[in-house]
Amino acid sequence: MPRPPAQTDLAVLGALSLAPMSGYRVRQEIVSTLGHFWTESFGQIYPALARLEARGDVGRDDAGRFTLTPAGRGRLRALLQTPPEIGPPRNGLLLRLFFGREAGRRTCLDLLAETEQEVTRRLAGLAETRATLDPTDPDERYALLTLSAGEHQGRATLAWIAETRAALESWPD
Amino acid sequence: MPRPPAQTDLAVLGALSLAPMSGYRVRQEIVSTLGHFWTESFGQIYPALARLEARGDVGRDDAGRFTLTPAGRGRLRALLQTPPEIGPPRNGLLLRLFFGREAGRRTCLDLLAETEQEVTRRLAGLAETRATLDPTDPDERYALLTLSAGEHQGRATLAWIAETRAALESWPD
DNA sequence: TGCTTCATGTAATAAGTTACATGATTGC
DNA sequence: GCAATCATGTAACTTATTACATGAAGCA
Repeated sequence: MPRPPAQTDLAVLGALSLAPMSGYRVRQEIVSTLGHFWTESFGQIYPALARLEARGDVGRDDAGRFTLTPAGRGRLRALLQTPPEIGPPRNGLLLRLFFGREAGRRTCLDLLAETEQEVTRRLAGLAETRATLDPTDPDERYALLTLSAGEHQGRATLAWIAETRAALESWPD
Repeated sequence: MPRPPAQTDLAVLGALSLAPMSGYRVRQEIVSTLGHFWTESFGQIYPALARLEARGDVGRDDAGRFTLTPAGRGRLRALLQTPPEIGPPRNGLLLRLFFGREAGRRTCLDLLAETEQEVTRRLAGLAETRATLDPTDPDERYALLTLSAGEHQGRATLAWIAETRAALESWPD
């Protein structure tokens, strides 16, 4: 029998640890703050909920919303201690830049400009989310730590872009 | 008919733009320097080569090695100008940290420590690869730019870890 | 009443890894 | 001669997305 995708279970159980909610809301919860660094689609969430309910990790309350059972909370805690699964790296920008000689300097600079815009947009999104969070709420303090990670990454990318642009422009063609 | 995965074609054509080589070597080429931010498996490479050969983008030389045809070079240049496909974000560390309240401070600190080790290893790998490259070679200059991106990202992650560790330790439990 | 959002689910499709099968070459 | 590496390919399996089908609830 196929082993269930543990990280999807983690995300679903985690969402339900905040409050009982429908599958639809689980998705919304994941999309909102968590969406900056994690996604789940309906095609994952509903089968996961069905699986978890069969296992006894989630139940239903009077209103029909999914709830986290004591067993589910235990499983969530166990999953939180497992090492993150690292996916194979796939960075489309760097793939293109690697063959930059073939593309020409102009194309590389264009790619960097597009990326810069996108990262800037992403940073703005993070700032917007940050503004909605309360630094004194014990739950939201952890969310702020994850936002901070995104901000560090984004700023590092911008710094690298500036450096790379300068390098490209200084080379003879 | 299913549209061929463009980024795999890009990686394969790019490898062949460096020199004619076997499919096996294409993989090795991708694994070595490019491997820090891109991967392809045999299950992708051989079908891609067959497809590209049928299209006339790659041919064979006397020794049976795959070569880039003029048409293939044109297609490579076209692909290099396409915007990178951005995959959905999936950061297992941040997913866990987000629900850190449930996990407890101790578990979060452990996760950070593991990540720190891994990033440090990754930075060492980048430095090792950097040492093998010649900054004056026009092809390898582009490879150095991509390595630099990895170094920026890695250092940013380490800085965020230090900051996050300090924050976690300052909180009341 | 009719429009939008909420809600649940499934089927088709896509993308990619792993493991296996098979054989040629090369170095010792 | 034998082991390791080079080389090509395929089949099974995972994982995940997208699109679709369906209908209830809220509100204008």
